[in-house]
Amino acid sequence: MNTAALKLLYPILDQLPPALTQALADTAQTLSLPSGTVVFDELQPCRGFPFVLDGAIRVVKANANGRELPLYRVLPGESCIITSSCLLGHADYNARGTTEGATTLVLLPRDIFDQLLAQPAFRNFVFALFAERMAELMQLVEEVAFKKLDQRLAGLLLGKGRTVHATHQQLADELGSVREMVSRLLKGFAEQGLVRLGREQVEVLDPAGLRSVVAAS
Amino acid sequence: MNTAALKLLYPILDQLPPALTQALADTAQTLSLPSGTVVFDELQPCRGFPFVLDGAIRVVKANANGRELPLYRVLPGESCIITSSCLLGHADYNARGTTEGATTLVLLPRDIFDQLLAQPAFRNFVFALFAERMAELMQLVEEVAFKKLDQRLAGLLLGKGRTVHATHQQLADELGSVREMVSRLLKGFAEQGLVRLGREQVEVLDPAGLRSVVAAS
DNA sequence: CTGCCTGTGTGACATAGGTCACAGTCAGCG
DNA sequence: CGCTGACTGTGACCTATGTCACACAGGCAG
Repeated sequence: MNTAALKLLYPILDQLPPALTQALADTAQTLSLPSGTVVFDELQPCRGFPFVLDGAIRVVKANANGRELPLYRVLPGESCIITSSCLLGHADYNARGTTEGATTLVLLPRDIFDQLLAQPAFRNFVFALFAERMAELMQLVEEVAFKKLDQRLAGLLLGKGRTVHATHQQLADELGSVREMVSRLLKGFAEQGLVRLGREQVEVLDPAGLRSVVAAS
Repeated sequence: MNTAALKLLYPILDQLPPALTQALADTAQTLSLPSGTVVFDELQPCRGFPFVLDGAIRVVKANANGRELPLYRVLPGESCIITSSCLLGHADYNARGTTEGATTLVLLPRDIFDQLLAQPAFRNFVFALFAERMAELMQLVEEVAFKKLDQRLAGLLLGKGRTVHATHQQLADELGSVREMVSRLLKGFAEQGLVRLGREQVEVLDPAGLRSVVAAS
């Protein structure tokens, strides 16, 4: 396969010994997947390590009723820590990963991944993300355990710029909740003058007000 | 300081170059803390890396009302991943750590920790725990987001052997809930013949029954 | 023995959030 | 132009959980 595009997004791969680069080029396969494809799922064994070239992988915890709670996303140039964790611990996946938008990824077999991990540069790359995501996960635990939905929704809106283009359903999916709740809460925000609502769109009018909702309510 | 006890619990420290071992011995300080001492707290900068010799560190997320949700514990011989994460990312703590029982720990200054991390053996030690805790955290996210309290309580009891010695308050603390709820749920379990209740004690009569509560309810 | 402190039992109540059902509304397409 | 399907609004209702208040029990200290 052609490793040029890969190395552009994952420059650490340029720092590997030639033998490994070759092994990678020989064994990795490129996949082009449509939006919504399940890349891996709970209880599945981990078959390889994905480098994302284009699109994204959305990693979620799902419950029985089909509701999903997003844990994090793997963007181009990033590593998938849950996969790293599974490969390291020889354990099965404990979450689901689906493509978000048409996605191209390079799948690295696990034995090559193991060899890459022996390289300090690559290891640093993987573990830097590890540390960051760990903090995000703690944050998530706090949110779902202690925060009310309006606080979480306000926080979500604040993280998406001045005007948010999304359906209520999509916002609900981000929160692991349901559309009706989001509609109601948004209406409440609108009545307080915090946002203006439009079809598939939420315009943030009062960021400070939303922040105070996040802080306590 | 005397590194003998330390190396017994953390054998990786025996694989370090002598210069580092010396630096460690010179700079690390031993602390003996009573039960309940706050070792670190949210928003604090991270001052060093703790090796636990005796006792334990209980790491929790706390909300405003004083309710706490345990994330994990650091036992003797283990590493504290939140500290690792903070030191790696040069970020502040995002959880609280308190001693559980009288606890002895060796505090390693951050610059020595950085040097230790350059050692493959030590790095492996830290990141193996990282991977494991990551999986546990995902599990926790799933539990607090989707599971009902009776399922979580049943799971907790199952993880503690045939007879559990704890007050309802302590069980509630493990779940990030309140005593009344635990009392009520336990009463329910007792009425179904799943457990027998006593003062500061819960005897598991029907593990299979409890498991079925965990699975669905 | 008495009284107190800790742990437990329990009812009344408030609230958040999810479920169901259905009615509007809007945009694009045939 | 009118239909259709996606998006949104909304009320009625249910359940899980938390809060408050207080009663009861048993062991230990004085």
